[in-house]
Amino acid sequence: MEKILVTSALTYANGKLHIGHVAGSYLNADIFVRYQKLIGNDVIYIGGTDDYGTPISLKAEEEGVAPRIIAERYNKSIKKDLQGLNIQLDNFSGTSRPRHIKISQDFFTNLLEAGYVTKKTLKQLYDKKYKRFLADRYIEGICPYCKSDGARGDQCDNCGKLIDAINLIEPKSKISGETPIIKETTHWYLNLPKFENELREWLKIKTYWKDNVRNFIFSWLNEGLKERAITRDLDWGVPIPLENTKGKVLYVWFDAPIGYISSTQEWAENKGQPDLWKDYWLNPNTKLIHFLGKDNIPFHTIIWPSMLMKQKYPYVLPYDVPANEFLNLEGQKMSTSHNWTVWVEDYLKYFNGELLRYVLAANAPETKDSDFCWKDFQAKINNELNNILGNLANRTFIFAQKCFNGKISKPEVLSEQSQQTLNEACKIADYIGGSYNNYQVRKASRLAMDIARIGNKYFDETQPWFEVKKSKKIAEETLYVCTELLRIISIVYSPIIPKGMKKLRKMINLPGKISWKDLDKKQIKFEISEVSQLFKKIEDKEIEKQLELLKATQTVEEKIMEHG
RNA sequence: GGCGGCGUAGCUCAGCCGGUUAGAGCAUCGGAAUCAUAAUCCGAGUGUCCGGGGUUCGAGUCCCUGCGCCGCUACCA
Repeated sequence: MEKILVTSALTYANGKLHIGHVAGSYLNADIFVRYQKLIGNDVIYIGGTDDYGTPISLKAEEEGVAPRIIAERYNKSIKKDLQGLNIQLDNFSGTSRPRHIKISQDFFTNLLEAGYVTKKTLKQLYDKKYKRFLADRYIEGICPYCKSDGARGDQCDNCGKLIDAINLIEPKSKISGETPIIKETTHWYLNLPKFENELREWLKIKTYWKDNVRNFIFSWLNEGLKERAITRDLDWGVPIPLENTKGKVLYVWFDAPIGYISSTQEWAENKGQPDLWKDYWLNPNTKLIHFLGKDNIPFHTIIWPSMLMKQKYPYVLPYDVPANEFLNLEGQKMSTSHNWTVWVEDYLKYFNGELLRYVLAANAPETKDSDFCWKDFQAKINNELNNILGNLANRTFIFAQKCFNGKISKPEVLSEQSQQTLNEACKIADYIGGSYNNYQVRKASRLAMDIARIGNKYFDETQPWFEVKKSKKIAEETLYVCTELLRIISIVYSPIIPKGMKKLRKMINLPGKISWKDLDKKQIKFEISEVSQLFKKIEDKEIEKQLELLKATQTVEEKIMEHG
């Protein structure tokens, strides 16, 4: 039995959960975890929200509330939306909880004492009205190179050149609209260059990592690692544990991954075994697997391992970082600021969470960006879940009830065709297991649907509706094989659509608790209980409605932009 | 600017280390069947594999180049 610790990237607590988060790091993790549980591994699934940082603090100011209120609000909202999608984390914490502060400070102290943190003084732009230093994204001005207006503090959109915010002509704070002043400040830097050799050595054996992840890492390494600031001037964050450093907090990317540990500690405490977290984090045999979107790759493959290496506790380092690419929406890049996304909360008002799980699994951005379209959503639900899988169950069970009172037994001898059909399904089931293990959710989903396709083909070819008039036995054999296929499907599809498969198993009177090993245990007798539709079709109207809603929110947004 | 990625049927995508007539699903067309959620099954077709050049007996696959899109570029989180 393997010990596996799975995490999903902490979600930033300044907004609700949207389908990009789900496709990027939650659904794939949940499916992986469910599979690992099926094959009997000891796996826990940890996550939470990233509660600190400027955007949350600004939002709090806007609303006139404490930043903690904002963070807690979205922590709750995200947790609820995840539940709505049946994404089952063992613990969902937040980085503003007390436990997290202590351990983050320890991380800082240990790195400092080990000589991997340096202190530097630098000049930054400062907004006097809002009394805060400005990150590059909050500064606008005239580009010093092409003189065009509207250049950001980090880059000019017009000429594409990188800019040092201090060189902007006529800089303006995006928060207050006023001209910022240049002010000196002190920050602590993580000395990444010092980790280079150790990192290279460690990464050498990670040949099994996904290509997109490896490419990213080596582009950083080959460019040469640079020191990176790990503190900021802000009230809302983990205070740094040094004398006379009021107003200095850890920069969010530094303390965010530590949230995986503090969340695990919270989980252990809630279980009444406060030291249980050590069984995972301090165990060299634990497979630590971080699921995340590609934007998070450098943090988890370069910075986070570096941080872990120099702690007093012998933390386990990431075993794998299966990063996903991005999900686009209707052919366009998703954008929360332009409201071009689908919020899970809104989705759940109209549709079942299972359906989204299915579609996002079948079209996950595993190796490159993929696209979510509502029409495709409808097509996948109707054609695949309903017509192929749902109808196979329906036609088999209804037939069984009409002609056999719902009771189906395995014939003493199976025809060659029946045997081949079952063998093929078992072979596919093996491939599916391998696919889940390699984070290939799209492939797993396609293969599982293939079993249903095989079932329909077999049903047609053996013509039980015709045979039943001559020999009930021959018809029964078909129903037996199809039910057995559905039993297999109910196992192999359960990581992706757990509720639907539970419903399917209930119709066949199979136990709700399943194990991957059940695949080999051929069922001799089936008793079909009450038959109902597995899934419901989606009408054109429902999709049109979603497209209208999408357009409407965007129009509102554009109007706001037009009116400044 | 630098680094990296992508561009394959109407649509969404698969094509591992280069190897016979380039694939799947959906959509389209024709047929079969009628147990079933008008659900299924069989058959058919379609592609200058972004353009151009090169390596090779042989390239969607490797190399160079052009075009287009995208990401990263370390103070977005």
